Amino acid sequence: MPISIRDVAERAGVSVGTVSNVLNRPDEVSADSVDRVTRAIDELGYVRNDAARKLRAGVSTTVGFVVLDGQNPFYNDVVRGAEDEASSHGIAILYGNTDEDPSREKVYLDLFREQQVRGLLIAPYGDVMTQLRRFRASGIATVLVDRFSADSGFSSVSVDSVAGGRLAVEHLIEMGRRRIAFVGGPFDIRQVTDRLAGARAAAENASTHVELEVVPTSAMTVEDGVAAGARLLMRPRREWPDALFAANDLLALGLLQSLVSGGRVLVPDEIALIGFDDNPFASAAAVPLSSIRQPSRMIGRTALRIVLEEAADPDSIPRQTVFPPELIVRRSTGA
Amino acid sequence: MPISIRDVAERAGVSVGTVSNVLNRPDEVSADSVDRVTRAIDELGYVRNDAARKLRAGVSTTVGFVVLDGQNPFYNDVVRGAEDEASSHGIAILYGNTDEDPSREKVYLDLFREQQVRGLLIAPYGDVMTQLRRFRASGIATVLVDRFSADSGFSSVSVDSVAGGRLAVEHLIEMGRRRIAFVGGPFDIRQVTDRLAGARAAAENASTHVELEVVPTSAMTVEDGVAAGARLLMRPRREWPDALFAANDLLALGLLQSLVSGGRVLVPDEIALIGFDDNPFASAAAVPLSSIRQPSRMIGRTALRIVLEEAADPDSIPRQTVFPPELIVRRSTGA
DNA sequence: AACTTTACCTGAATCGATTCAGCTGGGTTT
DNA sequence: AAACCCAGCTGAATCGATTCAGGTAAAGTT
Repeated sequence: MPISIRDVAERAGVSVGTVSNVLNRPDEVSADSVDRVTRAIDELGYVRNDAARKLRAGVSTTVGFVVLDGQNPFYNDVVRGAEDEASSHGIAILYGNTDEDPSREKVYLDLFREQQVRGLLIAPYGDVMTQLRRFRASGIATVLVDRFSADSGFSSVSVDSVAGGRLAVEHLIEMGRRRIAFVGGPFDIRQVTDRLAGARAAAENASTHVELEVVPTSAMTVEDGVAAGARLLMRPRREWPDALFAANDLLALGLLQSLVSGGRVLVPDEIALIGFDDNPFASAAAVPLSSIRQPSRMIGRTALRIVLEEAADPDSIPRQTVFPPELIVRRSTGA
Repeated sequence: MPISIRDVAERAGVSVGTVSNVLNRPDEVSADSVDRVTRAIDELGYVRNDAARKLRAGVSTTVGFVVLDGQNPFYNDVVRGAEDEASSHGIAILYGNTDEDPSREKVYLDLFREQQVRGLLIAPYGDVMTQLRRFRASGIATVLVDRFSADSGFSSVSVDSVAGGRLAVEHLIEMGRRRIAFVGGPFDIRQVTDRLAGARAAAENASTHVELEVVPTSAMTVEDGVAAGARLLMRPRREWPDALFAANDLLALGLLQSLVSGGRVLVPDEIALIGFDDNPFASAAAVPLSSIRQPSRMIGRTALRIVLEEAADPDSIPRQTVFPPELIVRRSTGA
């Protein structure tokens, strides 16, 4: 029932080899044949069987993207960037969201290896190095996204999270805040520790004394932010920090919700607030949110471009691409 | 270099047929063989070549999902729901975002047909019926998402948008509003016209006289909302509507931003505001947003489940699944 | 005129997993 | 003891696109 290259060949009155050539190197085929074949293809509504193609030629038209938090608009933007670039190359994205669950991560990696994807983009959560080495052994190009990893031997595209943390806290200090709390977690996520490290550096390098406290969360969702905010407000007032640096905007929006509920708006007068990611909703928040912008679309595009290049040239040398973060000042830090 | 079923067979000391049987119907193979084969697989790090499998057996382990607005958290949630369900079946999602561009829609549909996906989920934008019929001709199960279509002969999973529109406007009327503006567009998107139709019905059925005006937008993003809000505010004050029903939450958030900027907060006292989707950021907004909730995750899960069932049983009869929307009242309508 | 070159085309072999007809050897039935 | 059964296994044929050695005819060269 399905239409194969043989049907096209018959209809066009040529051999299957010629049809294949029309599809893959039309310049080596006479104009007349190209014509007849393309017409036959149209008439029959033929599309190549990608499985057969992949099997024989070993070329794949998909790239896998494993993301650790599908909820987070930041990753959605990264995926969008990648997808955008991919579609212009006729490549589709196999999307896998792991929700920070190492076992799901493993399932997807196996699935994508079965698929023999052309390349793999991954925002890793657990320890995936063993698995990733298998990808390399299978000759599948792999690029780490949102995670710098000079030692791993893989290319990566990320943002300098340490610098981002520093920017955020420097800004808070500049706005006159001295008792700063970093809100985020868990601490086995690299981005969290990096952002905190940047924050610490800024606090220590400040010309005045700055206290930096850590308020841990078990995840980085709006709900966790709400909860953390509620916890902070339960303290006696004089023990409140005068500024919060949230490890991402979801947390920040949650915090904000706690800090403006019940009619009293504590932000920014009593407590300044800054997030990370500059997600599209940060500017539409109750109090427009200051944040550290990551060029998310660009990260996705770049990662995809690199993975395709590496797939084309197996001897390429892994490279680390790091984008600078950017401070976006809005009302929540007292602008 | 890559490890094939033949290598596994050799290592385990059995034939390739037996290895295949271990993989696909282990109960027909002696325990001893199962053991030796699984051990060999582990040792070699073997994964099936999905291309060969697909070619011969015609089974696919991917489902395509074409979405018209990757920016919109609603669709992200739907995808997440589908993905969640998929991963429990060992199936991966091929993700395509069309950004409401019919030509990209076509590209993805061709790509997915080449891939011989097990099934297709699509939130359609343009007129895709011709293309979709090709999918059916190729025996690929197809489910429309977020679009009811009794006539098309395809299954669908959606929310009753008309009822949603009615709920929204009934609520506004109940809160004492009489000059309501519907903000949304473009009007070739079915959801928009349905929501408006519901709004009209509610206005006409009201016991008092209710004016319903339409403020068209060219898309449904936060930016369009901001622009529409600014346009409204430029009118002389007595021509302002006293309530806005935005066709989705992105628009509503944009409107809100216009209506609370410059220090004066017009919502809800002067102007009530309700959105649609109840996206996760609606509750974290400047003024927590009333909205019409769609069970987005559930829509995704259900759509995936249906498409798999239909893929398994080609004679199944198309069915329309319609979820009811739910009114979520928050501060923006004066609660 | 005999040759080489060029431009195109053909069709069989190939990729790796699945499938299925057929084989084997031990157990059961009569 | 002959006939039959059955669980378990084997290995060749198969899916459809690609590739490439080889073929053909027309054009070009000497």
